Amino acid sequence: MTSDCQKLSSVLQLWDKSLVLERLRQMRNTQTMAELQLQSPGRQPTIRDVAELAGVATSTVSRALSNPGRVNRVTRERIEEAAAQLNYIPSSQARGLSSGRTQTVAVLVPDITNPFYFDIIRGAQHQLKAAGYTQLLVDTEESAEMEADALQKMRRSADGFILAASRLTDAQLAEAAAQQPLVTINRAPAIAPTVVIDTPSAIIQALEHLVSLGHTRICFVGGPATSWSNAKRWQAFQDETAERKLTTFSVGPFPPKTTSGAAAADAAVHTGATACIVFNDLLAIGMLQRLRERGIRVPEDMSIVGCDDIFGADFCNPPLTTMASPIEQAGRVAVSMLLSRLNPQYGGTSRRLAVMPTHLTVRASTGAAPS
Amino acid sequence: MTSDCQKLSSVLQLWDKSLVLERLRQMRNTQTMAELQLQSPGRQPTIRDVAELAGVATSTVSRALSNPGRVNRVTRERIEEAAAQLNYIPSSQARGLSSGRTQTVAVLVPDITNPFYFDIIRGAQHQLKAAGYTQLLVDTEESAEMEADALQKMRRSADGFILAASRLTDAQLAEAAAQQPLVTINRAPAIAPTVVIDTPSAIIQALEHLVSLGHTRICFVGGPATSWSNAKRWQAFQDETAERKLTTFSVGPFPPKTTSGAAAADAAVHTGATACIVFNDLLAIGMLQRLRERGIRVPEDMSIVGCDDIFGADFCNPPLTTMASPIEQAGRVAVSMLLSRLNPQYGGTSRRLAVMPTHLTVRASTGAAPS
DNA sequence: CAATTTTTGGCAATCGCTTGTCATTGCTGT
DNA sequence: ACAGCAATGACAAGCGATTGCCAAAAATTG
Repeated sequence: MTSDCQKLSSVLQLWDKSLVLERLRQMRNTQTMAELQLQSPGRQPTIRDVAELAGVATSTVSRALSNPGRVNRVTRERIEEAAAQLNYIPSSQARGLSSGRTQTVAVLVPDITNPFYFDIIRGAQHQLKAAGYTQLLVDTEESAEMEADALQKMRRSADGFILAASRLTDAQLAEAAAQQPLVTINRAPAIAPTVVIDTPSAIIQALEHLVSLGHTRICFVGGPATSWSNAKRWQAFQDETAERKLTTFSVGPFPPKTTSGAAAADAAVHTGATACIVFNDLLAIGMLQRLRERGIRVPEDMSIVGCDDIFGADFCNPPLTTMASPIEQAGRVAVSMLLSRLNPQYGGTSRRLAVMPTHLTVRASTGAAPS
Repeated sequence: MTSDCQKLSSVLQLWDKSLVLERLRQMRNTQTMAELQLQSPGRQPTIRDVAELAGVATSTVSRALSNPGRVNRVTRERIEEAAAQLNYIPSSQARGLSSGRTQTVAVLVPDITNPFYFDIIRGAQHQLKAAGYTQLLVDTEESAEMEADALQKMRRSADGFILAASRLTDAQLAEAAAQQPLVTINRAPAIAPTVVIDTPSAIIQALEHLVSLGHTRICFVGGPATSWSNAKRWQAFQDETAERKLTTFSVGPFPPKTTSGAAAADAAVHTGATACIVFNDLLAIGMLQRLRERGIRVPEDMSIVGCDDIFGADFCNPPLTTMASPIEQAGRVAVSMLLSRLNPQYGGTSRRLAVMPTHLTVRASTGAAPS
């Protein structure tokens, strides 16, 4: 290593100078690097260690690592080698402090244990990782307050936000959107850039499917009142059923969990409907369980259509007819939209709206209407 | 607001001073705060803005907010009010830079879409949040390499790590544990502090259950070869079946996904066993689907016992007999163990090992052995 | 009321990195 | 061989907090 350095120094004629500097540093600290490392083995190498080892200034190291084009290839390679040798990782804190960016995006979901969000999380994670960002996952527990709180508290620690199925009011959302870059998933596009999963059009497919099976009395089982998707689905349901002159009912709102399925099932049965379109699969699966308990056969006595095609929809009993959508892709697209806003220089079409297609996946929970 | 300030100033007689300071600042910047905010609306208030508004030094603000005991109550309240008024949130970056801690813990899981980890993630999230920490979620995609990589890359950005079902070798793990504080879940306790879910004892319960139903030919369906839990379960299975003089088989390893269930089911059927103990529920549910396709009835022709009692185990068809454990609690305990290491001053028993109890939950996938 | 102890709060250095400014180097063309 | 230019790298000033040290103020005591 010494011979390497000397070789370098003869080329660069900086050896004396850096020797002197090093000497000074040592005197200031009254301890050598080795001693330092010895006394605190956990000490992380800094950009200065790299600069010293490579025989250049710290600014050169910085530029070599974060703006490779601006530095001589040979020098850059030398620096990279030094960095590798020291196992150097830049401190994201320090980097963020001076650059003003954290290279971090917060993803807020209402319920981390709801399988619907897994794929969003995973999709977002993939895309973020590819862009060198870190994902901060926050479970807002279906609470608008926690969501607003997280948005405030993390203002400084995230460059942007992905709000999946936000529970905020339009006003709150608009305020948040004004303060920091954010992209919503399944939320009115007017307020902020958004990725919408086109379940309304799937509702139409579902109704067509049910009608073709002879159903005329159909019940909408509603999800959370603060959910924009729920409102949209309900709207589509109303519009479409009115056009077809069907007899409709609605029950709810219910929390989107399997445990709410029992109440939802009982309420739906009580309406006298022969088919249900359910806010989401979680609720639908819960209903399936309750109906089975009560001896109501699915689909012979009652048809059920869920929404989202989550993990479990294919192996529940009976397997659930549901409206499937490319959820992971929605997560990816949301991140792309956010990143193109965060780094406009990389261009990318800054769309304000992306619509994900959906389709009906027919399984065994729907059948001919009871005669 | 002006009147508020004047009231304060008359009490504290600092008004003139802060006026002067403010004036100086303005001259330096040749722009007022208002102008500044106008030209960059996203600008975040800093500790200096708070100090100025409260008429104290930045160090006082810092102490007032992070070490309330060391500052006069009146002053502190004034500072707090100023902070609230400006909607001030300290920059975690800057804070981290000087304090050397990020108040962040990274949680590494092999597969974010595996429901087993949901509860771990949620448990960890809860506990971390309560302690004022932020969770960084990383999906290592069942890859030891990605895991090691994340461990390296995030060395600087996380104060500690939770490794759920680590795929690292013992040597890699030991090296990582030497470099940074970490707690493992379901991993040999010798290397690092760990939370173990006591599935081996559940295996015994499961075998008892199967034997009492008349099964004598039992197959172990194995999970990933690099999984420590798989090894432990296999070990327990061998020990216990040897003692009971049962005829045993084993198939695998299989990736722990429902999609591997088909291969696993076929292999298990081929052995001629009448009951299977399966590495985890994901695999077991996949097997259930395949057996149904092949017309092999569960439990009449073949009994299946899963492991973990994940989301879905209760509503698959037939509902799965499985070994249940308090997974969310495991996540919480892991975080507690990590935090007590990170902040020894708050004491807390620094255990190196926590064992989570498990029990067999009997559902419809097990029944009497075919005669 | 003076002397002493205890609080309280200001100054300035520091954390590790980025980035604007400017001097130096090496290369081109003539 | 030299002026002119581009490319490169050194220097130093921040970024926004924390914290040790010390002075000033307040509270306590004799």
